[in-house]
This record gives sequence, structure tokens and C-alpha cells, in this order.
Amino acid sequence: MQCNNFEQAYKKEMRAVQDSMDVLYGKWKISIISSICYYNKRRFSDILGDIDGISNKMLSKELKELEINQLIKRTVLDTQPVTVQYELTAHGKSLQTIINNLTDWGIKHRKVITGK
Amino acid sequence: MQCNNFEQAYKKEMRAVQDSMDVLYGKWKISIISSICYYNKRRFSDILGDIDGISNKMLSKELKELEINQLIKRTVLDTQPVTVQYELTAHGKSLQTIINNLTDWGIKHRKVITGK
DNA sequence: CTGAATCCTCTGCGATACTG
DNA sequence: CAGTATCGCAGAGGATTCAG
Repeated sequence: MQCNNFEQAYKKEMRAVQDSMDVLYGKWKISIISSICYYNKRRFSDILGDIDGISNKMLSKELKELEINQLIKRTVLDTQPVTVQYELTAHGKSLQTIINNLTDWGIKHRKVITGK
Repeated sequence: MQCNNFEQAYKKEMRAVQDSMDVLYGKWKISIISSICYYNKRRFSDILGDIDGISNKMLSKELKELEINQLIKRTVLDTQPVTVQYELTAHGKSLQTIINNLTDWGIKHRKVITGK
């Protein structure tokens, strides 16, 4: 009984982690979120410049996925020619903690691997 | 000047996040770490059973990568037939926070998407 | 400027079978 | 039991071009 509860809680947590990873999966997702987050509002071509190596195809694709997952908001500005602005939703902003943690851990990890 | 410092800090953080993601990337990495973490010590076939859908090939491959990144420790037990035990290193354990955050966020995310 | 469309390559990953 | 070897495919992702 104890054991069953334990098992169930475990499965549930596993699923939750997977849910998160599904959203964050993709070679550039985190970079994109970080970029928008840093600048608050950011245009397509700006992000394209921020991230080294990304192609417009991938940026477009991953932005779309992030929008579907309601992490970012897309606004078409009535300029000539048209520009598009991206910003984080409240839900997207709630990823901040995780990104910060990943940043810290990444720095620590580099030290561990490269031999303190 | 202000701007340059800002830019540099930004690039540095981006790289750190990417470092983390490189390690955690792979369809099963997080699940594997979670499994070992929950049970403290875990054998190959146990993990194989814990994670739904994983193949022995992938488990073997990702375990190897995790070991290279010094997140887990592999111990061959002198039994008949041979069994192998995996456990988290101190460095691997330091991922706990991130995994917990991901779990929490995943639960929240599901609520947001499925419409509160 | 912001994408969508096309083409093409490479690899992540599954299924299965085999070894010490 | 704990892997390694082989085969095969779908999809990720790059380069380039086209369109509103």
C-alpha cells in the first residue's frame, strides 16, 4: 500500500517532467526563450541575430511551437514592411526559475568536467 | 559600455544554459536520472522496467553518456551472473533542484494547456 | 521583413538478434 | 544479466529560394 502510493507518485512526477521536456525540447527552444526574456520584446530578425547558427526555418518553426504552448505572444505591428514582435506570456515568464537554475548548473558542470 | 557588459553577460549565460541542455538532451536522460534518484541504487534491468518504452540499446547508450558527464557512477557487482549497479554522483544529485522545478512546472503547464 | 516551400542530408531511435 | 551489432526508417535540421 505504502509501496503503491510511492509508485504512483513516482509515475506522476515522471509524467510531469516529461511534459516539461516536451515543451522545452528542440535544439533552440531555450535559447529563443532566453533571448526574448532578456530583451522583453523582440522581433523575428533580432532573435535570428541573437542566436548563433539558427536558420529562419527553425526559428519560425520553434516560435510557432512555443506560441501553441502559450509561452510566447506574437504581435504583428502595422509597419511598412510588416514587423512582428514576440514577448513572453505570464506562463512563459514562469520558466525564469528553471532557466536560471540551468544557467547556474551549466556553469558548475563546466567546472566539474574541465577539471575544477 | 554598459551595453557591452550586458551583451557579454547574456552570451555567457546562453552558453551555460546550452551546456546544461547538452547533458540533459536525449529522449530518456531525465527519466533515467529520476529513476536512479528515486531508488538511490538501481540495476540495468530495473531501470529498463521503470521507464516505459525504452529499449536496452538506448538505455545503454544514454547511461554511458551520463557516466561520461560524471552524473552517475557505474559499479559492476561480483555476482553470478554479473549485475551492474548505477547511482548518482554528488554532481548528479545536484540536478535534483532542476528536476523538481521541471516537475512543478510540468504540472502547472498541463493545467494551463488543458484549460485550467 | 517575416515567414512558407522545397530539397536534401544526417542521425536519433526503435526492433531484433547475438555475445560473454 | 548487461550489454553490443545490425538494419532501417522518420523526422530533425541545414541551405536556398519564393511570396505577401
